[in-house]
Amino acid sequence: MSADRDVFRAPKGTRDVLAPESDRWVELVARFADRARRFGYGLVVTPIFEHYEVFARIGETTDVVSKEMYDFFDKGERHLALRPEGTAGTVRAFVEHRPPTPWKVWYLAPNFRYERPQEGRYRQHFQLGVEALGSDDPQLDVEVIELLAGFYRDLGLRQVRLLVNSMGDAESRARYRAVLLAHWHAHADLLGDDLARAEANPLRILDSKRPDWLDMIERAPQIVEYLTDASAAAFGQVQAGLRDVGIDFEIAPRLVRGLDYYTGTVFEFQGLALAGSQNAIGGGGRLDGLVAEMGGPPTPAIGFGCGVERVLLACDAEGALPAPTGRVDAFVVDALATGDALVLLHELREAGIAADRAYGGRSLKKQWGAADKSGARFGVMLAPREFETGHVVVKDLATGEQTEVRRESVAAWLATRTPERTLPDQPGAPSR
RNA sequence: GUGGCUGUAGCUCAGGAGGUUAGAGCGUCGGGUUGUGGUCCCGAAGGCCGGGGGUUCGAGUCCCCUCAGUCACCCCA
Repeated sequence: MSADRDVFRAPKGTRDVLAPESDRWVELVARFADRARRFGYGLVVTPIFEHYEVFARIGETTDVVSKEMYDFFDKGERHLALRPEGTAGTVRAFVEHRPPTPWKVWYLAPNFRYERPQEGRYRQHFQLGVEALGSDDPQLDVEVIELLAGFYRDLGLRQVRLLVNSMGDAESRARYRAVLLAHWHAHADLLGDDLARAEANPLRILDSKRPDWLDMIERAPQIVEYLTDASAAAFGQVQAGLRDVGIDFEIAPRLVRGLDYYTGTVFEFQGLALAGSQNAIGGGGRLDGLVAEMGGPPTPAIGFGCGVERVLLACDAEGALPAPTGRVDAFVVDALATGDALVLLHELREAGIAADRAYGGRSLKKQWGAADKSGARFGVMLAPREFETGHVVVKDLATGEQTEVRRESVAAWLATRTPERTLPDQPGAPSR
């Protein structure tokens, strides 16, 4: 029954990422990390599992908590759960350590949700994200959105749409929930069994894609009309700020997001080149109440999560962020079969030059073939005739042009001809 | 979780209305060229046709179950 074929493979909804695909991951994370650094965010690393209650604060009526959580009891009878999203654990870390505010952090972490997988939706997926705690300044909202919008631009994504809305403060939401609930009750026949769901969380119905509900949802009251003066003013400042920094957006009155902790500004980026219904490539919003809910001092906050797999799918759809053609600068071809190739490789790599070789004493033809496939720009051959006079043969693999270079200056010769790499300041020190 | 579609070499796919030893291209490995890659030529390895059960003289092909992928919904990144 349980054939090995079924067991020795990645579990349902999970996948392996190998090169060259993983090269794109490295590049994507590097660009995000650089942008986060420029915006003043530091990396935070939190556990991959937490006490169940930490994630339960996301909201008991949310699908993420009520039916998608990977929870379990460990050998010490602790009720734990694999992280389903990035915010709760980050907020827990803030409450535990009380770092000075504003606390601005970014993360890269896998999330786990037990749901039916399809393309762009996995049981384990990775999110890049940020949280900024300690200020309710609308300009912080703008900064967070700007960071993510800039990241997409860094990747070369163009077909991206930004939707924004405001959930308002507690008073705004209380007023809105009442009228919204009344609206749902007026359509009880259409909602059927889902009326109970609507009563548990009236907002949840708003982002439904069911065609037969479209009309009912279209005519539902909109939260913008029930915002308090303060909430409306803050939302206005966010919109003004977005315009000031040149970010296009659309107001989406029915954008409510699936997690209960959102307050005030909420936003979502959609990849318009993505075909299916999994087109949300990043989203987030204000969570001014979550820190207090986890036992911390009342602390306003805002953040977002951005799905790595989906962003990469969006890149595929737009032809952005292509996989690199080669990951080394030079490929050493060894016709000597002494120990000299090993030493040359050592020198090149310590000089900051990415270099590779073939193994097992293969024929020169095979070695040159491997050099070609490596994508290296240069082949460096250790050959008897030239080596006798203290030289090696360097070949430009694109043009086929060959030159002799003195053995002791190969590293320097290559260093001046390979991009973004330099000789180390100190001999023997690794580059960067 | 609900419903639909799909499942043949590492990858992309062919296999007429069941019928002998299941094919191609690409990739991999080896050779033509033991001092030279990307072109060309030759050759080889690689499949319990996702898994299990059933119908049949006979199943890659038909039926059921199951696993996985995929699409829509629920929801989300």
